[in-house]
Amino acid sequence: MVSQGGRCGISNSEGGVGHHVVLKKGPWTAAEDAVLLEYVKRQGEGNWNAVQKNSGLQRCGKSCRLRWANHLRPFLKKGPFTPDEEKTIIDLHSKIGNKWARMAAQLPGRTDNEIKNYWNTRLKRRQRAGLPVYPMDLLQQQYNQQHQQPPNISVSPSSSFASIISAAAAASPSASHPTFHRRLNQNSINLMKNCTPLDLLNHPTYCNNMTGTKSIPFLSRGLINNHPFSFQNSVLLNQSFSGKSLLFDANLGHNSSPIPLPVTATNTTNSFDLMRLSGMGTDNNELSSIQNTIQTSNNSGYMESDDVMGGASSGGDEQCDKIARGNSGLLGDLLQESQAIKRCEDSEDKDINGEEDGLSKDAFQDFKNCNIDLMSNVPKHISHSGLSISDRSNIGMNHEKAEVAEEMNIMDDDLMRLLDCPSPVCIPDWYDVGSSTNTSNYSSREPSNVTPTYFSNVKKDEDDDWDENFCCWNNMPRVLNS
DNA sequence: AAATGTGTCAACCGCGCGCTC
DNA sequence: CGAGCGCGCGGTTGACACATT
Repeated sequence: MVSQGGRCGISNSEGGVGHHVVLKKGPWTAAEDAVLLEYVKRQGEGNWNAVQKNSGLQRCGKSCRLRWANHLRPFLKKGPFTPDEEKTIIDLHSKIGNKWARMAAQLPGRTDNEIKNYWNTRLKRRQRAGLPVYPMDLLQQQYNQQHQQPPNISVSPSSSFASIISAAAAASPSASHPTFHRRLNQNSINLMKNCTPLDLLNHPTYCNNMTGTKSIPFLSRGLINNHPFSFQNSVLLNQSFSGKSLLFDANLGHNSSPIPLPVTATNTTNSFDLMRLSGMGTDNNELSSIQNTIQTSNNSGYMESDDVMGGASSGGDEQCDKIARGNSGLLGDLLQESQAIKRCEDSEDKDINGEEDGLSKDAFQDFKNCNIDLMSNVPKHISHSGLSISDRSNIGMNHEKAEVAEEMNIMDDDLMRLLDCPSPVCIPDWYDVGSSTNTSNYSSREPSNVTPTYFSNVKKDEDDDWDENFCCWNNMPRVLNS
């Protein structure tokens, strides 16, 4: 059980111990603890590599430090985290990410390891449940702090689009951006200009953390309709969220991506991974797993303004670089982004109306050509909307916004019928307020009566951790064996 | 009762940073 | 200036307990 002879980090000769000492690994015994305790009492903390030399303990310095820090040092708190501590952790994580040591510094008596374990467990559980990583009240609260006033979101009650976005918000903190609703229709157009279809379909906001569910958590139906790639792949998206799948049909003919691409519908796959796969991306940002799950909507066209990232738009790698730089997934970044978006809203509104935008015309033309190529591969029964290819390519580019929206709505309905997409988001039964008695059924059902207002609709989620009426994460039902 | 899945905890590992020589 | 070393951090893994089928 307890392995012997570990090299424990760099080498066995750490700390100048030249002779080969077989260092013990595995669980510590009480005797070893006592030796270490005694040693630290005499010598103090630090100089851990000297412990083995001076105390005879057959543990490497690293192991000693870890044991001391996590178990032996005084004033360590043991036992489960208190609600306050949990709240603090979540709040801190939203601000600083996986900086466990820094979090531990804010939580007296708690170790980074403890916090890390707690977070990973929590994350796993929430991902399984299809819940956002952060409670929505936290997102809103931080947004409000940034903007000094509550968001004023109003979406038509009749808008199916709104229902999708609202439901999607429950699954993705990216959607917490209060201007997201209004802008997504606009940005679906810009998105088409800025992203390859591959990126679009694999944008993490579309296929991020809904493992185990069969839905398109973030997909605008208008966007689907206006993106020729999505006809086939929306079906795929609808089917393949519980494991590996093929991204494209082999006959789809996107010549810039390896086809077929194996894709896992977990948090580990995102558009940036795929950009790298297809040679588009820049360096890896070394994202944490959690951060991968909460990609911002950056390549939803938000990054077009130079104002956002302070550079000139030139397409290609630089575009990707911009995207990647805004890819921390931290709330702070999301909020910064929202501010930047606010600043450049006016100029983008002009873009929608046909004025020059930040994207090079060549890049746009490339994408347009690509669309045409792909449309030729779309089965006729799918491209039934009556629009010509050029019509599709022109959608949103030079029309009035109202016309675009109307066209989207018409096509939305057609497409949703085609896709046989009964529900934008699957909601477990136990998720419902007042039906907490059923804690063992994860079967999906259609969301009832989606309310129009964005934040009110995600109320369930924003309180899910804290409101006693809702399902506290650590009171969630265990995931049943399949 | 056995098999399997999940959660929790503890420990290890690799990497990077800062210091010293 | 660069190599070696000590240390801390974050990611990952393994063991065990418990729950579920």
